[in-house]
Amino acid sequence: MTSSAYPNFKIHFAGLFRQAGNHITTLDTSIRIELARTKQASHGDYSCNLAMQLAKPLHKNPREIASLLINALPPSPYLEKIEVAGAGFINLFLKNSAKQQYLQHVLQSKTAFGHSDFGQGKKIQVEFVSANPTGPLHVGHGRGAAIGASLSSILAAAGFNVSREFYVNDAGRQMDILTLSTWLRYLELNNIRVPFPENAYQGNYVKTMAQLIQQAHDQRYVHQPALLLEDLSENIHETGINTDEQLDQLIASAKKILGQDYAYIHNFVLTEQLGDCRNDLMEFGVEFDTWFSEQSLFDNGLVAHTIQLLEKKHYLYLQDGAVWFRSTDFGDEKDRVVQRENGQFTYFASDIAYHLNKFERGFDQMINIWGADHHGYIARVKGALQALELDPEKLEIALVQFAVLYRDGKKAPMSTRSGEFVTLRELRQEVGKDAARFFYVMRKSDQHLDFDLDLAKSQSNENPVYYVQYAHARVCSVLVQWDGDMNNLVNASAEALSSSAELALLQKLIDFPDTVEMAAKEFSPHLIAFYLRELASEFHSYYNSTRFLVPEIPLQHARLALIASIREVLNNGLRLLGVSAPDKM
RNA sequence: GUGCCCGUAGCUCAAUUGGAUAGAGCACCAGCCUUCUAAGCUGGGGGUUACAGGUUCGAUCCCUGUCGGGCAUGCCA
Repeated sequence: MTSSAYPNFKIHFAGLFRQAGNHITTLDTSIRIELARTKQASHGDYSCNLAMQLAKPLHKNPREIASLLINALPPSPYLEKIEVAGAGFINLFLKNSAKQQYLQHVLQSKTAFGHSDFGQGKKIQVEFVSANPTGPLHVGHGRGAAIGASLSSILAAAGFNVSREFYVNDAGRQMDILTLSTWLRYLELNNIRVPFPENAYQGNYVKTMAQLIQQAHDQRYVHQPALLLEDLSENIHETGINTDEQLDQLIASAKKILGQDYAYIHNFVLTEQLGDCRNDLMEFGVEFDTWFSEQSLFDNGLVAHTIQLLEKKHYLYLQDGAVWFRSTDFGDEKDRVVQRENGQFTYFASDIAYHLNKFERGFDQMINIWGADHHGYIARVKGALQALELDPEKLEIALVQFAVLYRDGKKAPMSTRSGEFVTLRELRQEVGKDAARFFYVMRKSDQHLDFDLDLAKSQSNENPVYYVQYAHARVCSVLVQWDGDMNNLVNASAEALSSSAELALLQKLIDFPDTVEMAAKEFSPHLIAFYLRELASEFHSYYNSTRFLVPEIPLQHARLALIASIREVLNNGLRLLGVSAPDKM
């Protein structure tokens, strides 16, 4: 909520144009009246294209309509000049005083400046990361984490009631593979040689977990490993273990041999990985309101219930021993299995149950942030929603393209199974949290991201993170040397701010709430990153051209109020991105 | 093969979703520190928006086709 009554100029003028439009004709409700910021100063501050939209239905020249609209426009205390331009644009020029008085609004609103009630308190859920807890997060997860966290903050600032959620895949085969992998490493520690499957988890963290189990429980979980190999085919010693069937046999054997103890190890590795993941994300400035367990959907019968619902609605059929969902009824390219021949539910089945549960929790809107490799998955999930008579429009899938790391101008390798991948933790250690968070959201999320490690590390003008932070630190430094009472700035007259640079900066500050709103509307955190860089650029330029600590007090206070406002906006914007705003650099 | 996404300056990307003369940062060239932080600033060259059509007052954006790239096409998660 904005703390003062100062208007949003776009909304203010749009309201006036609606009145004017209704005065000259009956406005079709489908017409959206939009005020756009102009690109050139000669076009004023805002422009409206309503006249061009009306040209066709009214069968009149757009310039003529523009004149009619201007004549019918109610007076505004903020408007200096209004004129028709080009093909029929209506350009609006703000009074300098309107811009100057805005500073007080910024300084009074403080950290709330940029907030709006655009979202009207609607309940919105953002589900992101949701990585399998089977190993450390890697740099691909990092981008989803950064985008999800930033988007959540932006939505909250724009007036949504945001809930951040991590879906924990704690029920599937991958968890079994990790459990098996850990136990095998544990057996190795106890000097029992068993072949380690090539397609099991190879990473060192598995060995670490095995060591932890050994330290806590010594040989308690050794049991009878010889049994482990009994069921396997004879030739494994020649070819190694590398097929899915062999791995599944090993898992089955492990369950048989360990009995009750299997659950202990399963739970141990899950807790360990989840804790590590949570820790990692927290250090990255990413936190969740809810960690939702996939297993819980099975435990409370929701998966079975969901399948029954689909069955009742006749969207399921049996073929080749498996149960299929008719997703082709909803535009998917083929039907999908929900229950396998062996009786096990697929990941898709629990995912349908999960989304049903989300709807039951009453969110007005849900956003899933998925890796771009999941795009083929959208049709079947939305199809399932339709089958359950839920509104698929309420679910927005935001696809995030992968980040590719570059070092010395070359692609840095990363893979998930070999144990050789680049982890998020390593990335943070190498470039720092701030640079990582900023770089991840610098590009539109559905665009590939080339992550230049050398650039992110460089402490120079090439690095956009430092560029923005430096602007903040510079303002802090000036205000420290001024050493005055901030209240004097809040109440200072800004009349002395009349240079083109100063007026442009004022307009830039006015743009901030609109930018946050746009970023929320379009689910586009990158708009904040671009905005901050532009604001920092204008500030640096201003800093070099103008002295702030001048002897004339009214002028000094006006300029200090301006840069203090800039600092506020830099701070607020950086916080939305999870990047710190240092006082000194 | 089919489906989705993408193609903008030498490189990496924007462009308020159909608006006015398509903008930034790198890189390259030339300048600015005795004064609030040079992690900064000022100036310069750089484009048939992959290509060909179409829709309209107006197209980087929408439609069709061609070429090029990415991803997906499991009873995996």
